Amino acid sequence: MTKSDRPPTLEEVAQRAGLSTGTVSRVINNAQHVSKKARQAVERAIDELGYIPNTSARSLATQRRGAVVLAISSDDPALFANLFFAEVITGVNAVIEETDLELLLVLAASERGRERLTRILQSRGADGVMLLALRENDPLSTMAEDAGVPVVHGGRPLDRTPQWYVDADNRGGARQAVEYLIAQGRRNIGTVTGPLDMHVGVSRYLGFREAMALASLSDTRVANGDFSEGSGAKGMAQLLDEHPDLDAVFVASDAMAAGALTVLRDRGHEVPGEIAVVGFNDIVTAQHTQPALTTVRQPIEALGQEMTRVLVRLIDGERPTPLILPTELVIRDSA
Amino acid sequence: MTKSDRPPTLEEVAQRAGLSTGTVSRVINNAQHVSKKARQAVERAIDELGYIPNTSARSLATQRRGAVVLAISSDDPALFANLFFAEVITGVNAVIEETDLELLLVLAASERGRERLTRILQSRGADGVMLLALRENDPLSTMAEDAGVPVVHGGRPLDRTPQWYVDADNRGGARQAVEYLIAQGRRNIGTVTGPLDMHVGVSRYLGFREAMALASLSDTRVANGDFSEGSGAKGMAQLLDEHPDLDAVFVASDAMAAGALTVLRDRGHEVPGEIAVVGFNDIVTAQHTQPALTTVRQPIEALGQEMTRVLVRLIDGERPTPLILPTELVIRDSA
DNA sequence: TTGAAAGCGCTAACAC
DNA sequence: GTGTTAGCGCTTTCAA
Repeated sequence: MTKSDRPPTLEEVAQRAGLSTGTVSRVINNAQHVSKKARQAVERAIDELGYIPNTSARSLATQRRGAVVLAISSDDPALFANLFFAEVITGVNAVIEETDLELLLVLAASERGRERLTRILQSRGADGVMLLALRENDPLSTMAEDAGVPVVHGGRPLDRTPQWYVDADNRGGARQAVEYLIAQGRRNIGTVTGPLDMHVGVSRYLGFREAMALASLSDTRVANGDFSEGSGAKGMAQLLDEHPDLDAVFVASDAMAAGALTVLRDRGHEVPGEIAVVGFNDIVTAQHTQPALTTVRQPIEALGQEMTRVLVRLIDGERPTPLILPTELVIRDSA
Repeated sequence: MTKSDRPPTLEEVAQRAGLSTGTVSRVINNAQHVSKKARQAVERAIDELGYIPNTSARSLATQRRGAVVLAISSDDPALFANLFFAEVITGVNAVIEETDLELLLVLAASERGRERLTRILQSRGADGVMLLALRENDPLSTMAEDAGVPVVHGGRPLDRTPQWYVDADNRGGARQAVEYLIAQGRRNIGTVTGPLDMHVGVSRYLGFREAMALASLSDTRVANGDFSEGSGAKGMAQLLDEHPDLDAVFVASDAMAAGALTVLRDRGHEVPGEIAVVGFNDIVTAQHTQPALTTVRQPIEALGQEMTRVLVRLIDGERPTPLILPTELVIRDSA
């Protein structure tokens, strides 16, 4: 601890080391053209003084902010209810920790939040942005790109394919789930879809159709949901009413699947004996439903990691490619 | 859109308005001593140019960073599995949105994360910090205070009471839960505690003891857990073995309660008929256990909000008081 | 009420 | 390999 209350400046380090600020700066940013001797002197001064560079000053001088923002644009609290949110952040954080970037979090669901994000990006308050959970025609998507900072999407907006994104293989995962049901001998398979104004909803539905088509089965047993538990219950009831021959159902989210299971139990249908159920996401709850839910696990933490890697590369001026991450079927008791 | 690629500067605004940078700056920070006329001219210039102040430059000049950090220090993934994390952030965000602060997120569980946090605070990279989920003797706690920025704790460390914190009424909640069991006619009540090296674990245990003492009941049916589902199962088994007369159990977390319910089912004990169970936290899963879990709900989002409010006041130079937020018993089927 | 100018702490271009 | 210095964009005295 020095006597001073204010943190030491680079200039003070320079004085202490008996060198110029230029040299000190070079050492800190480990540039070449510094003698071993000078380097050592500077390093000693730095830790004698406990010097830590001032971020604002550096940002001002370099015109890079040293921070990225993770923007979550969702009016859907269910996004949070899943481990989804926390896992993405864990992944993002893991990669961020390897760099010296800071992580800014912006919840951009509200109008206010969107404005804040806009401000931050416009004012070059961040070197890049990761966008999560966009709905159809979300203005955020183009806005971020207009701001001129690199943008990486987690998942894809429905209306356009952004230049850089990382997404789970929703379509493949759905297909895999349905193929599993078929392999178990199910034939009259229905689905409760997610919201069809979201890419993820559509993809999973397409995966269902694909698997059914490949097996030459009818894909007309369909009810629409919105990923919420209630909509799953409603969709299940509808399927049951409209298609009494149903012997299996692919439900596009675990939350909906939980709702579906409740309806099946209430109506006295045995799962999986009579009707098999597969969900999607592998949220914690999936292990605690009755029976435990067979579901498709997404690599959520990996999604966060890869988004961040792509963004970091972008910031470094590279040209990474979009990524699609594989999903995995987790077999439990419900199918 | 101006032709220039780089955002407009304050100086350009000044030129456009035919005024000095000093005046423009005054308008922006709405200081007094600006004529109506000047103010209008500046405002027009600002939105003609689409001017947005540069955060780094402002920080450098004012010596305030305009950002706060939310640091989560936990090696316990269960913290994330609850809605806890997401809800706190939602609360924090709500208050942050009312200010023009930015929110920095730091996961400080790893050594690396801790170092990052230290750097940020030491370098005045943030105007304040909120600390979540500290274990006993967590160095972060004192470190943050040493850095000389305002610190607000979410929950309390065990070893000392920080000057500013916001906590749920864990003790009161536990007492309420146990009193409810007693009111239902239960007498041989046991508890599976949380980790007793955390304030929250101890508080809930004390709440249990308090309620039992007030009713002149024996509080010796105790098993220790660590908030994990597995430890709940183990603790339940232990209680059952050691106290065959058990007729109710207060389990200090829902995750543990889920484990406890599994054991009770496996051993053929009927819940709540034979043994009543109450959990704590009201995580999503609580609605899906068999039977649905009676539990104590914490005001998690409010916790995030209040932490942030306290921090903002601190940054503004006020002296707020610590806060304890009430909990609520949610009665379902397990007790 | 307004203008001028000196920093805030750092980087980077240029000279030596 | 090292020192010097002019900014980066803003705020904030101090004069006028």
